[in-house]
Amino acid sequence: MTRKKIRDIRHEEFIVAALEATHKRGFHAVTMSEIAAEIGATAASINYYFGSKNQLMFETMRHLLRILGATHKQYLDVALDPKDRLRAIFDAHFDPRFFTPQHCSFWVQFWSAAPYSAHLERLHRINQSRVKSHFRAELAPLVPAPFRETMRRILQSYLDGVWLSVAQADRDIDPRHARQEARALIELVLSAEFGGSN
Amino acid sequence: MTRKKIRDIRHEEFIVAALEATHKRGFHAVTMSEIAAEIGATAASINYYFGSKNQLMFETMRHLLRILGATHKQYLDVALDPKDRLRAIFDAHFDPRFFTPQHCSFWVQFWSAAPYSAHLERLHRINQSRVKSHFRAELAPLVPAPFRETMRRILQSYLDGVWLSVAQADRDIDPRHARQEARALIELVLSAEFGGSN
DNA sequence: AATCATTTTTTAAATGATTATTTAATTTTT
DNA sequence: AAAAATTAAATAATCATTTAAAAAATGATT
Repeated sequence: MTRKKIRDIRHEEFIVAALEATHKRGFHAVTMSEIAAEIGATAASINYYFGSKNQLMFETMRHLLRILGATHKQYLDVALDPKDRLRAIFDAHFDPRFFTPQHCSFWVQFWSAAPYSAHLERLHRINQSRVKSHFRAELAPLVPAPFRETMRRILQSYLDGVWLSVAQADRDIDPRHARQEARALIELVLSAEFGGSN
Repeated sequence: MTRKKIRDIRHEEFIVAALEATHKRGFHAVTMSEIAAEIGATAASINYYFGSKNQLMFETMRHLLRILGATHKQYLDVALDPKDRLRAIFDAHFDPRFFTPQHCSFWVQFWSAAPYSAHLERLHRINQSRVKSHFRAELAPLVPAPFRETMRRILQSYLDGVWLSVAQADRDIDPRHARQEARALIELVLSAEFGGSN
């Protein structure tokens, strides 16, 4: 039934290996041999399954984007009102799964590499747009139009900035604390001058 | 009098060249020949003046950190009160000189490369600490201790997040607008529940 | 169960391209 | 003439990718 094909198993293994090896050595510095060694394989097999190093990195990034999107959706499904849904965006990004130096540093390296690769840039734009439109949608009933974009940019820049700081931290940071601080910022934004129903 | 030595002239030229070429091709992808070509020189001369590619990149980064620090100091000198000095941090980072895709993208690449180079990491830590301690000092008279670190992290993450977004923007972003939005965030932070003298 | 042909997976080794750095000479400046 | 600056060419190292062969899995036929 759930008998997985070798091909799918290897795909997963190599993606995990790419994440691990990239975290250790850096996006550009990491070699195919290092990635392969992570699971006791050889560089040639990466090409057998992915065609090229670039393709593997691309698939790895796509994998991260997928699970981020799915996690966001999960939190969204149990949110009751716009403010809750706003929190859901942060809760997803600050999920223990993503809120690690390993993932965040991969992300930062993705940000820095994207402008120089058409494929990566496309992925990045898609994700960025997705998050942006969610922010807009959730803010719409909470913040009057003239302030809305400013508030969105504040929240979204903050979101990215926190990941950046996690990438640079040597020790793990408590996701619960990050979520708490995000809620504090949300409260600030919603309790601003223009006043809401809140 | 101000007769500059060739050595100093070349240093400046190559640093500008490194910024430009790196922006075009990326931190790791850029080659010494490309950097040298930027000012009609050859790769060998970079080694003559800097010793190695790494050293050039290091000096380039140090140059950026120096002028950022100096710019911050300028704004600080004309600030009248703590809130003004808080604004000065943002005004410096959002100075037209830094608020360009070219500079911000170099910065993002620096962030992503730092963890893999002891020298770069040291630079990064020094700058990060400098900004952090300024934020703390300016917030001290404005925000009660229990909330202070949360507010500092909000502001500092936002600061980095904005640079990140500039690095990813294809068109130039108006620094004045960014400063305005930063002020809006400062107002939010200072008008929070705990109340200030403001 | 056992055999064997076929396909899939894996690897070692060869290839080819790139690039930082060094060296030795040349040009320019003093 | 001596020193400083610059370059072309040589060097050496690193890797992604290709190729050809080996090993392992598969499955049909006894």
